[in-house]
Amino acid sequence: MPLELPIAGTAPPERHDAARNRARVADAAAKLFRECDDPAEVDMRAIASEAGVGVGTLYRRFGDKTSLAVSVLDTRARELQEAVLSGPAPLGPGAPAEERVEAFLHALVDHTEEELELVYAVVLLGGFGLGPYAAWRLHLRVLAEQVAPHFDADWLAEALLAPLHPSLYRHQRRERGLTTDEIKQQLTQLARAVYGSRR
Amino acid sequence: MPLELPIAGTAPPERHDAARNRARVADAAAKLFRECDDPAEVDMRAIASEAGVGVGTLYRRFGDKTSLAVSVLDTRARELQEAVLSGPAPLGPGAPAEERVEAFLHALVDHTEEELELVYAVVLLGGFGLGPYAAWRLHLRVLAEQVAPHFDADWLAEALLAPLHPSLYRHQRRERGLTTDEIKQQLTQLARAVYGSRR
DNA sequence: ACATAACCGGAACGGCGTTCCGCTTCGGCT
DNA sequence: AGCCGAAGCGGAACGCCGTTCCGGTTATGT
Repeated sequence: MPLELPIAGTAPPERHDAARNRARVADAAAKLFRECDDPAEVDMRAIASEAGVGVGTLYRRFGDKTSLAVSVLDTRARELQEAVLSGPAPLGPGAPAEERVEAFLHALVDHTEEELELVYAVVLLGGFGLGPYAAWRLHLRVLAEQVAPHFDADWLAEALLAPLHPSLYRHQRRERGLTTDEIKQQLTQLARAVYGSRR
Repeated sequence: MPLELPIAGTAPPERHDAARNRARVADAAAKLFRECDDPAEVDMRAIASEAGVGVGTLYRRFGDKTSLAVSVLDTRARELQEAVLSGPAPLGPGAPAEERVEAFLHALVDHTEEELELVYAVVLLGGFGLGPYAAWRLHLRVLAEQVAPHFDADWLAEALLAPLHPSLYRHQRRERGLTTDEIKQQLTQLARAVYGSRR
């Protein structure tokens, strides 16, 4: 009779080789999603062979293709999330809401710029509302409430986030050639118009 | 030796049965795209059998699945396009640009409401920049230039259009329960904030 | 060293978009 | 009315891809 310690809600830890494979798969997926314009072109067999494992391993660790992409992006977005929740002002708490909005939008532009392909993959595979987008929308919603009470906070949060949708962002950056600074400036101007329009 | 009149750029007209089949396919596609939340669940065989034709016919007339969806949506959007180009003010020409912006955004909300599933299908299959979206962006761009010269007109046009992205619109309407009037009001308020913010 | 459970690879499955080709139908001409 | 070439047609077949499954393998605690 094996001695078990079934601590409620504590899953048994991964075996070491399993953890190593999970990391290999995550790296391979990140690499391949970045290399392709369209995440549909990245197939699971290619990720598996890049990682040096079988396809079964991908599914055992990540469930499905969408979750894999979300998981990879989550890793890259964690830094930003922590900065927002507990980092130095104005991105973190402590600054006036107006300044936090602008700092957050700028940080989001930088993040989108760096991780464009991954963000694109996640949005194309699973739509909005997935991965870090949910947290960002919530954050903006709270700030919007303070900064523009004459708007529906939820709607406004989405409206301010929408220009960062990867397909729009891509179009502005690549086809139209706007710089990240120009995009930041447009976003700031839009935000200021909003909270300068109390009626 | 057959007598030919090769008028440059004039394709020979469709045979009558071909035209009838094209209409059947378009109707069947419209019906099935409307019934499903996810256009990926509508497969070409189902459209063909609903239309009473073989799959080959779908491809001969429409090229591929994305083009089929675009073609169907284009038909429904033509009315709006004509109203904008040559209908009565303020939607059509003749009214001050500010009024035209608001009339256009309201009309677009109504259109999105009516054709949500088709719009969703087109965007999911082919992204932005397809079908009527291109025309709408151009129209808004021209108006934005006049109404808010302190913004990048192209960027602003996309930013104002973005909240009508079907996945955002859906979320606001279905999950959050906003009415179309409330959405129109938010959009109007955003537009007014923009052109009330000349600096 | 052994027992057991977790883990692994990759063949197999099912579904989908798309292509292909032998047959059918249309429609202008005599 | 009958003929004939071209346009059109249906649906089997193809290739790709996400996902599942299972017989063999490896790590880990005793």
